[in-house]
Amino acid sequence: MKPRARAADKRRRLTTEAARVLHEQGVERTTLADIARAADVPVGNVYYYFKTKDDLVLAALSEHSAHLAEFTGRLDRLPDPRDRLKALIEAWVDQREVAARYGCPTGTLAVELDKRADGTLDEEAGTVIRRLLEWTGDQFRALDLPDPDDLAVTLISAYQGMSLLANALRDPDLMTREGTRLLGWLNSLQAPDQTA
Amino acid sequence: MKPRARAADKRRRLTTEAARVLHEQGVERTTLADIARAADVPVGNVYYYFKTKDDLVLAALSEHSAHLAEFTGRLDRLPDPRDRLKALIEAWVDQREVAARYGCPTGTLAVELDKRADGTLDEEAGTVIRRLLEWTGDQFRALDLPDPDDLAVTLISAYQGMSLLANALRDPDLMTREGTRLLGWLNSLQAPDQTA
DNA sequence: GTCTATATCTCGATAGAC
DNA sequence: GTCTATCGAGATATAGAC
Repeated sequence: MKPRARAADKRRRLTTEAARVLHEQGVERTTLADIARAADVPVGNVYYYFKTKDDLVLAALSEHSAHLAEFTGRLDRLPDPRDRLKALIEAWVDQREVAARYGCPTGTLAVELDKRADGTLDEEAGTVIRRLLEWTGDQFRALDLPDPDDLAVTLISAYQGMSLLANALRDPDLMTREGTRLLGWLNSLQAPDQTA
Repeated sequence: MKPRARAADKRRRLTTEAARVLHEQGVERTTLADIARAADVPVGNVYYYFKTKDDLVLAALSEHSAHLAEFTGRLDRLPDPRDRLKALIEAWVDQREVAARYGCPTGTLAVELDKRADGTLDEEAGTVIRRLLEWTGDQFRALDLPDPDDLAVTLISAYQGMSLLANALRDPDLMTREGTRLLGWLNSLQAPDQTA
């Protein structure tokens, strides 16, 4: 095993575990030791790969961002934009157990980072959410629906809200019920008549 | 000025400031010194009034709970349940600047407390949200609408979601747009025909 | 009852051996 | 490149003077 490969491997493990542990415990309650232990890397050695703790948070955010890009990329292969949005909602419901325990990874991260007085990182979580909003808006636009960006806000807002409530009430079934409602709402949306 | 009065006064000031500062900075980033400074009480003296930091968090939650009770109590004086819900939504929109900067006080607190591995306090924030859900469900019930509790979840979920997005994107106007949509949604809800 | 001084602990970060 | 030992900052909490 070449050193280069091992180094890259440790960096990857640290990034993956950082994303998971930071989601579960929150940024402020998570110590570098927690992440190091999860990634099976000695504590002091973390600083060889990441200069500061914030660098690890940033890496975790990139991980979420990459995951989102990969997922929407797969959805883009579906021909009908409405089916893409349906698949998105179904994916949310599938993740209901995790959401009920720890909330939406990006949403809870954004809440925490937005509390910071210094401007560090508080834009970053917003960027990931913005990207999801843009993709969603594109789908509504492709469906020729009016105010596609507002519809995107409504849909993503509903997702963040139901994740937060499911989390606060520890009730995964809430995600199922709201998911069903969202699918019905999505089906009810009609493009305006163009035959005038 | 009697000592008793002064003591009660300091306790009150500590509670009020704790609610404000914890909302703005988050639980984990807020130190006892922060709260003590805001309440104009010496740091070490805080422990005369609150045994632990968690006790202060609990006091802040009670403050939010009392505020909610006071507010819904005032809304209850409106004769029409639909008007009560409209007033609730309008109050959310009025608070858009605070929400865009710091999020919903109870919602962000719940997110943070739910990350705790130990069971301390993570139920408490959920209780306040549950109380709001129950009140909202009662209004939909009074309107003879089907599945009133699901409608309550949808409405409060929308509020939590739009607060989170407004916060993450630092966009208070998002609250205005979503508020308008929610008012339209509320108006569109019809009780089923009972004349059969 | 009120406040100061400080004990104690934990964490992020660094220095330097290997 | 890897890891151990440790420093120093800053936090909660307490002991005890007034």
